Amino acid sequence: MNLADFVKDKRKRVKLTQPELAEKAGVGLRFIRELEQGKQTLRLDKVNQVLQLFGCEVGAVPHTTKTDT
Amino acid sequence: MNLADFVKDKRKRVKLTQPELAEKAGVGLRFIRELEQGKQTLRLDKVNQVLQLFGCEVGAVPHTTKTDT
DNA sequence: TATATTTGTACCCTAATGGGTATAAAATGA
DNA sequence: TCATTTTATACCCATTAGGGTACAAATATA
Repeated sequence: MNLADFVKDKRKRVKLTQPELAEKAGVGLRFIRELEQGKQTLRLDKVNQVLQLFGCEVGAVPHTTKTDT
Repeated sequence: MNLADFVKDKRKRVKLTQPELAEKAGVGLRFIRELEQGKQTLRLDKVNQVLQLFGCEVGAVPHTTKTDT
């Protein structure tokens, strides 16, 4: 699962809108939108601000292929 | 293991210097240095360029505490 | 259907990343 | 010890991320 879908899924599960998540994470609304849309040039610290709300952080994970579950 | 140490360890294992890793990853030498020193405001795409050399990519991992192995 | 909510895209602006490079410091080896 | 290699810090500069915002598009709901 890529970061974009991970965040979107987590957000939906806790029933938050993008503006609400942005507020809670302390980032801009635009950032949440770009994050959930898979923008590749985001800054690590901002991504971490969001992931922390879900008990996660950015780390190195095995490179997944398209055929992975 | 944080990203900084992860990269430094992987690099050492394959016996590369920072300039060599930078070259292979297609990023600047300064970026490798900041990455291995734990700079938090790096860009995701650049980090991924480096991680790919080690068969990894950036992803969400459970938030680790200081007492984790 | 119409209405309300949520999400996506485009704009301007400031601050800072990342590249290159030079030099100092530290680590490694003979 | 000294020489060599590797790593850390500082500088200038172009590019751009991210904030805020407005509006369009999409989705959900009655």
